Amino acid sequence: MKAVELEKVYNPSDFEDRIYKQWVEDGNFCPADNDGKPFTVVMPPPNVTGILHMGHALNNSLQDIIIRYQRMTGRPTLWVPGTDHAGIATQNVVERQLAKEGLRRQDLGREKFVERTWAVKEHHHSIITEQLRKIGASCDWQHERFTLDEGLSKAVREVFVSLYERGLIYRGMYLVNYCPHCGTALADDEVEHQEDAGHLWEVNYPFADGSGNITVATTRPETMFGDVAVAVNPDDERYKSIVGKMVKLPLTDREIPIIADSFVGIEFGTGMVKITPAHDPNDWECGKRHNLTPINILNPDGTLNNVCPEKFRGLPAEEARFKVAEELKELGYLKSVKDYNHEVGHCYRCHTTVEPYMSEQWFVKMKPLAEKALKAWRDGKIHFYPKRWENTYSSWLENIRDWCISRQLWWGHRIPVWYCEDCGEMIVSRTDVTVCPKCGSKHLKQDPDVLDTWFSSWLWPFSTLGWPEKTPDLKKFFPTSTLVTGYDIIFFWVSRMIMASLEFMGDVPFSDIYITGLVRDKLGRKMSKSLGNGIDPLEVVKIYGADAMKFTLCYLAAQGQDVLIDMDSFKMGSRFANKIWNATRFILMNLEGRNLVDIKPSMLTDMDKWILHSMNECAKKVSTALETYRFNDGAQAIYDFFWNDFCDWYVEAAKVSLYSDNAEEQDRIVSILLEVLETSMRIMHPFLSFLTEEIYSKLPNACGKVISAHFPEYRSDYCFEKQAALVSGMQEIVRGVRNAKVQLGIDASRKLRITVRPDNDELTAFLDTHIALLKTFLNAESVEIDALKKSDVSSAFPVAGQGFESFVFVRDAIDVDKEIKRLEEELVKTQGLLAGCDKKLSNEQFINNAKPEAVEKEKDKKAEFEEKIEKTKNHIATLKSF
RNA sequence: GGCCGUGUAGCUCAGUGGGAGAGCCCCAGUCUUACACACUGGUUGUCGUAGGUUCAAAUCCUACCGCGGUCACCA
Repeated sequence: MKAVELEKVYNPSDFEDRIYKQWVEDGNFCPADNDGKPFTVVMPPPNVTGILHMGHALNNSLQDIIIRYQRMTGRPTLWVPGTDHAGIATQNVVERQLAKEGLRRQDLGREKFVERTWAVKEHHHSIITEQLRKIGASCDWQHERFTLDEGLSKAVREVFVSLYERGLIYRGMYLVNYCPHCGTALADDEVEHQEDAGHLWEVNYPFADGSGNITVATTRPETMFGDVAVAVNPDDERYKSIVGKMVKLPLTDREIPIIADSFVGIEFGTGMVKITPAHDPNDWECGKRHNLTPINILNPDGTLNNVCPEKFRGLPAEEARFKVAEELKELGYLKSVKDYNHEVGHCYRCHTTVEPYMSEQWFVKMKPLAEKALKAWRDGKIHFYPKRWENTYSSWLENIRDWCISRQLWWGHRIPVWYCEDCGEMIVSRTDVTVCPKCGSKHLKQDPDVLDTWFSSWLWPFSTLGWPEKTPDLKKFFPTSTLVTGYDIIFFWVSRMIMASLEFMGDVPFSDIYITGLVRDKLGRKMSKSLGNGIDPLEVVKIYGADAMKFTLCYLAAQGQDVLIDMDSFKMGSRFANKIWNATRFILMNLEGRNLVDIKPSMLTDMDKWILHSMNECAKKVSTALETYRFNDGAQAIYDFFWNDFCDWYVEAAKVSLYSDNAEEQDRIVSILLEVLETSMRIMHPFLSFLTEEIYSKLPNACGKVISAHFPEYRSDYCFEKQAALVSGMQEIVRGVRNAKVQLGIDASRKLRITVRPDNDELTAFLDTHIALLKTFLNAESVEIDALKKSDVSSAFPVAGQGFESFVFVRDAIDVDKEIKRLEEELVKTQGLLAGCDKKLSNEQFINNAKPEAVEKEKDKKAEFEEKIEKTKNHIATLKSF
């Protein structure tokens, strides 16, 4: 056989792009056409507002690992990629662009604006998909979807109309969260609360009959123009007598009543609250209880409207606040003002302070949907990894409120509702309406609002598969298997997908939800543009390669824990990839002139059996790890196996055979090396996809591509526990002697005579057949196995270990005092451990209560320590006699 | 304030009831014909604090402290 050349240096950029292209061309990402149980993952669609960051890289790396593993088990495996139109966020991006040109969206008009937004979408979309290709995501591009695609839009309409028909969607005038900057209503969970420094003003409201005044406390004096009452607690003795009286509202000519409502806290402030139903949720509820008509004082842009005195009109609320307070002060109504920190809602997209704002909006009645979602969870149909997120999920569903789904935006799914301008009829329809069904008028106007982005995202697991059509894809790949996402969108997205699926598909959208941690910098801070501490995934790919990135992230991603990284972190994956590359190069170099032979059980040495055993265990660990979402365990298993066992011990051992004169032995060892290498590529492919594919193409014993090869299943004929124990015994001998040489200050290159005295027959037999190997590992002049303890070792330096003793013959005078000291320290330590054992074993409670295995183990330990103490004592004596 | 997470080697973290681990860092040595992105050997710990359960606790329970997250608020 001719040797296969591998480039001397591992350079991922040489082959990653080429291999990705080939995978796509060969249709390797398309689901296999067989009757196996399908495995489906829908990618959380990135927003087309920007490009992918490290969090996306982590998320998609983990999905890719699962997908590749499942694909290799032979199941029809589908990973659906796609992007989200991200209503508010994308519209904001475009509006910012316009602002730079001195334009507002109104200047363009709806049609032109939407056109321009599509261009932004196309731009980011092409970058995002290119990024996914660069990191090696093995998603099926033929199934790529966008939330504004025709099919998905159809699904949105179907869901809207169906829910309306089922009485689960309604329209009405309510107090909603309103972002003056984005100019739209928001859902409750789109509001982020943060503590802001504010003030608490105490304002005097005079009685209408002139009999003095009362004092209310407020953080927002400007809303007083919307006051319709002042409330006190009915149990507040101080104020019982004044309930029902009228007070004069300062700065206006209105009079408002004093009412009693139990929501007012007696202790807080003055115990009196001004009631402004149109601008505060509590007041809204209170107003409804008392049949008070709300007064709206704001324009949609957050400025004060015509209801307010002229001098305040047009001022932004915050500005008006201080002007009003100033005016109150001048007129003697302001009693006091003090600093006060309080929680204020902010828009999750632009961080502007959100105003409670009265307006007509569309809502989804959530309780009936939430109950189904809770039941599905209670019935064990969905599982979160880590499990703790189930609390978050259930407590949110238990306290769910109706979902405001209308947005006063232009970018998104237009609400499928038309109003007849002649008869006022409202038509909710799956198809566009041009004629009023009631009066026949053609003067119809579609609702100008669009739907919340999440109203399309929550259909993602089935809308991407063709719903509402009954497509073969839908039949085959729904419900999907696993969802991998971040905890920040459990409310927005995960729970809503579950609700929508149960409602429209009658089943959960996925059974497993893996919640990833956050990617942070080494200081534990979130990566963000403003901090400038982000790491660009493409930069990592450029420097270290996609495999190094994926492997490193996976290795660091303990279940659901945050991942702290910097650019250097990826060296880890890079070093490992380099190691694999070089090990391969070494093996391929040794193929020159060799003939591959079939591997038969009869030709396996104990060393061979050991490495096959270790590899077999590794495959099992990886399978288990990936099936239970223990990604780091899987990464660690392949790292330990390939580097520590295969490279450090087996390949080193194989050199004895490779450099021998025995052609038959050389053929045999090369064949086994290749066998292990080929299988290792299959085990490692989910984690190091490009590298393993590149190597696989060079292996003479591999056929096809590793991406479509079978993941190694556990083989009982590769289970060699006994050999594993023997090799570990040998490793201990080797480490002991190597250590002794260093301790004694002996030059590593110096070859010495070594005698080994194993304590048991099996180890003796093993070592007898591996003398040449021991010589190599120990770099010894000669190795003698002296089980019968006949050799004279009185002049040799002793090394103690479990199950053996070794003796290193050193003729030179050596400084043994240091070694004696070390041994004595070790003796004390071992004696301490033995004392611990004795204490346990003499404890009746332990003997009676502990598991029998634990007692047995303790006895074994005791014997072991006793043996070690005995040996160490002997060795100290020997050294002292030098 | 409720709920959740977290506190283990200098750093980043694994480890869910029986002799404290990995990677990086550090120290000493080696360019040994795959790899110096390597090899060999070594050092490093009141497992946050205090109690409790148990024959046995880094691991389970309680309280407290530190850090982080999240939900909800009384103007």
